[in-house]
Amino acid sequence: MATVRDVAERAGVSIATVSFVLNGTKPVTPATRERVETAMTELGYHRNVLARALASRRTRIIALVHPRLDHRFGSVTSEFITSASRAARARGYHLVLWPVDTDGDELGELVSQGLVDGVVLMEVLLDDARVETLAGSGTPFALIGRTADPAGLIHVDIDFDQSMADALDHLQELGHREIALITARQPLPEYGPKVRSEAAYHRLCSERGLRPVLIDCEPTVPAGRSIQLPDATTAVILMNELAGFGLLSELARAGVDVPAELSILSFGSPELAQIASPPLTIMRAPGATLGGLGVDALIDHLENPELTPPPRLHPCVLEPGGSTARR
Amino acid sequence: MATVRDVAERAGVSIATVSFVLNGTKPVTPATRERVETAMTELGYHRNVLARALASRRTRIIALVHPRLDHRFGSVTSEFITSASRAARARGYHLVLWPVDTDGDELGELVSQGLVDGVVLMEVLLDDARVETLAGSGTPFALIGRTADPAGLIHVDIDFDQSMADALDHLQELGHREIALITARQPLPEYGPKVRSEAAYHRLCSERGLRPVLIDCEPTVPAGRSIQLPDATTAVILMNELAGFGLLSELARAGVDVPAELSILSFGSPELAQIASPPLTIMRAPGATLGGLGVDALIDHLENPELTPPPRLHPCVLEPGGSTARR
DNA sequence: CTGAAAGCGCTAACAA
DNA sequence: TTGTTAGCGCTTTCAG
Repeated sequence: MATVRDVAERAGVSIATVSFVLNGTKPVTPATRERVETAMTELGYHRNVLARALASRRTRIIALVHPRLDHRFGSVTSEFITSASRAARARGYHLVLWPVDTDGDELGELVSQGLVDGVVLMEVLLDDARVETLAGSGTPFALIGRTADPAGLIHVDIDFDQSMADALDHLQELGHREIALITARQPLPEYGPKVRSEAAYHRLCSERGLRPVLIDCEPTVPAGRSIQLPDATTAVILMNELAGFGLLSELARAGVDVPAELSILSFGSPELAQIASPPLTIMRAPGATLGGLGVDALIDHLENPELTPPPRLHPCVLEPGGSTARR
Repeated sequence: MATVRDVAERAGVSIATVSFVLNGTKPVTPATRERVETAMTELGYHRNVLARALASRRTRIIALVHPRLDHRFGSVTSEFITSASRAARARGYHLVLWPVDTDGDELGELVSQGLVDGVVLMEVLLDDARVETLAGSGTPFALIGRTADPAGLIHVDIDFDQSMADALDHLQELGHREIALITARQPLPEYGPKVRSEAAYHRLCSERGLRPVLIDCEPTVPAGRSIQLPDATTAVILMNELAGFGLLSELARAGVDVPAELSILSFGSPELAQIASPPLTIMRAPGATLGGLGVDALIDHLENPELTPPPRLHPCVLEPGGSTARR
């Protein structure tokens, strides 16, 4: 492996000059720049990121922190991860994956190793020990999701208010007035998406004079089995992607026609929605967008600490399928 | 941040001694070890992994390389990633995610940066430019999957021969003799799992005196729509998880009872299998196992270069559901 | 505009 | 058993 020293020697300059052309840190004569650059290509030089990190005190590595217990990711989480790693690379950063316990201790250990310039935290809880740890550590961080009071924290999240409003709009435009919300029971009570969605639903129902009907179902499939809808209900909003299948087959068994007799609007991903029959109309989570935005927000802050990027909330977007219809 | 120097000073020893207790490199008197350790805890010392990496010429970081175009992972890929990152952490390594083009150039660039000690390559093709690049770079690497001729390469993969044999065993024990194989058409012709599964199917059929019926379907859903099975067929083995749903609903529409009239054995994941109705009997890919094994094999080699871990092939395991039945 | 030199924090000979 | 010392490869003052 060629080093700056080799390059400097071959180009007949000092190693400082090599560094200057490498980083554009100081002005360099076109002529010498030229010499240095040809020397670099001739030697197949690549700068050692480790040495650079140690000397510059910036590693250009960021960590993507996710709960250690996730034995597998949902589709939205997958989108986060891939889009985050692409975004990081696009800006010249590396992304390490840190599966950590939610208590924050392990995260504290990792952060203190000095490997990363910043952290992107996934699956943020309303009250999250990891956020405390990070705030205390001085390591810059961004949240995907948000705590109960995220003021002052760099974060990106789904806009649940807007998403729920859009969902209701869609169903109301189709003539529905009796719209139930079905959510998955959560292992963690502090799960933001559920709390925020339900709050939005209640608020919007009261604003719009709708009767709120809220149903909790098991997060595991097959759901639907035990879901009891009021007779008046003509449409449901489903916050549990997998439950849609259980619901559909139960309805089929009961002879209820979807969407003629009941409309289903599911928050979820196209992959799953398309294999349902009828294919589900969904509110699609902007997973890929958020992953990239989270990384970008963090890097913006790292490279320009005085400015804290504003929170960015993105709504889910409606992707029409065959499970909603005019009443 | 406290450094070795601070610790050494506080403990009244040299920095070398601190390094020795840190790494267990040399014997140290219990007494001095004690002093050093208390000094470390008192100062809240954590060794800087960057400096350590630069000095020891081992970064203890490995890269998990996946195709850049994957806009999202399948469930098996998710399992790879989480299990790989857990396995890496368990052995004191960090895992970086590298989404790269399949031509190998980008991978070559990254490897030459000196960030990682080794690479775990996912989604390996039968003829894979990235493998060439890695082999040429001198960076140790492990494959999850394998090339056409993986001899001499560290790799772990699904045992397709065994899996297919087990699948046929299951169906034959249920009395089936006319068993079709449905695979997804692949964008890449060099897709190992498909090639190997089909080869195993053909070989086993001829060994067992079964009539091979091979059907290609669209990888996207809803499949099933255009699948034409011979009348004699009483069971199908499905290599395309998503197609199961299309197939099921088409069969339902056609009035074919599953499993009474047709058994379906699908290679796939429990999540999806359980939301089908009837819940699918599956051959479950050992994704989590393979991710961990791949990382372990690589690290074994890194820490003990003379021994090259033997290839490890794991079969998919049968998870009975309700889609297969006695003929 | 370019060079000399001092580190970044740690490891690992080599001495003692 | 412990200490001294020379780097790992790069960035970054400070002079010139």
